[in-house]
Amino acid sequence: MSQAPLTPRALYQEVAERLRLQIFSGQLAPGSWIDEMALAEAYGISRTPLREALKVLATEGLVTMKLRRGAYVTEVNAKDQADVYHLLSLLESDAAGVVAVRASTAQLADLEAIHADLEAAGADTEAFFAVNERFHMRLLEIADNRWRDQLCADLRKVMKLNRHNSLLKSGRIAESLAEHQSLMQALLARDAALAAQRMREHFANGLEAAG
Amino acid sequence: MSQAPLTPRALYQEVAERLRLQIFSGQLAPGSWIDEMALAEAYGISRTPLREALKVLATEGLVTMKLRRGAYVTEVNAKDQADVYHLLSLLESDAAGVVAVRASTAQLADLEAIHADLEAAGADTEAFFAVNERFHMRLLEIADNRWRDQLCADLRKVMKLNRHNSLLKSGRIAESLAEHQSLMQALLARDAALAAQRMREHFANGLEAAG
DNA sequence: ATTCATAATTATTAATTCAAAACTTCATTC
DNA sequence: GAATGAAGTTTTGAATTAATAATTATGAAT
Repeated sequence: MSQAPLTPRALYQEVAERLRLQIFSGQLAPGSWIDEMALAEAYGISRTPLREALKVLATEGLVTMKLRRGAYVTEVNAKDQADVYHLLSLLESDAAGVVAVRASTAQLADLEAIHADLEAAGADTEAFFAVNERFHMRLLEIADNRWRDQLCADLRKVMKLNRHNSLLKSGRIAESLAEHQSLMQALLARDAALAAQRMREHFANGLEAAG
Repeated sequence: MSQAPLTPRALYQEVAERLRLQIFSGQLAPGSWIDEMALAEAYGISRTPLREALKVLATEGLVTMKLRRGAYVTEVNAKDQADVYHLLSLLESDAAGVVAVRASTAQLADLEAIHADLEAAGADTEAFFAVNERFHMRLLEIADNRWRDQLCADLRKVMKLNRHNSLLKSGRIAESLAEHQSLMQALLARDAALAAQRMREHFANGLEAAG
């Protein structure tokens, strides 16, 4: 079984991804110092690609570099959480509006298929979360603005810094599903303003549940 | 005369800033390959901090890393330009809405002062451009969302990749000034929806002029 | 003459080494 | 007993060196 990916990435990118996972899983807790020496040792690599990866994460906002004091996992307080969520809502609701107008019927069908998967996932929180993310990512992809895609991806990463994410709340699944449903209706109706509105509501409800 | 800043930055950050300036000035042209060896030599540093800086710029979207082929200055085509501009409009118009509601009277007075500077700058394209940027930055600062600040800053950097920027067109100065004026009125009237609308118009006019 | 293969050169990527700075601890003095 | 300063340790930051991969050029064969 080959471990090498089809499109091999540079080591620093692999390391960046691995670091993100460790941060999201809480193995590297917010506010904690990142021991370069120990991590390089643990990963079986030198400090050079690790340091390059840390600079990438710093630019993404996941870690904070302090001069001559190394890297720390970024701490996001309640305001940060709300601010980031606000931006995600703004960007994705605009994307929904774009999709309502510009998407081909095939692309809308694609979204419907993912929505069906979402319903199928049902109570399985893990699966629901994964499919939900796929839905949002696909919608962004259809909106066809690679810069927004990158922005949203980065913001979602920051959101994941908070372990108690609203999207993980099982109580929200039924409502979230209903909101996706009404969003799909607006998209199929080609109503940009309504689609954007529905997406905003979807986010607003999510934040409420998080508070 | 001391050259050392009060809060010294890491070398890779200094280099990143220097690289940005070279890119914006066209000394490093879009699509061109960045010769690490030559640049490190020119800067009088080793390749290590230069490579770290390049990874930062890559995350910002200013350069593109190709595996085993080094760094290239990102080429932004007309669609990219429009996409980025759209996002800036979205984020900053939302910020204008926030400012209309949340800004203190002192903060609004601050914006008015910058607006006065803008009028004073008059036909001096260089000065007008600088003050205009200060106005937008200050507005974002008052909106008080550090994540949006970062996003907008990065997007504006990407916009600067295009040498023929609408904001530099001298023919736009009078109109741009009028738009700022009407935006200020909406802010002072504490009308969030109107302020956002005025900012959107300001951006829409800017893009038109660029086309 | 053209194409394919191999070798050599060039440039990126990653590890190691070196230097400088900051933190900690211990001792001395007030 | 507390505070200040110096020495030592630890860790970051930067340069150098080694290795890996890709591209180009050259030569041979068809």
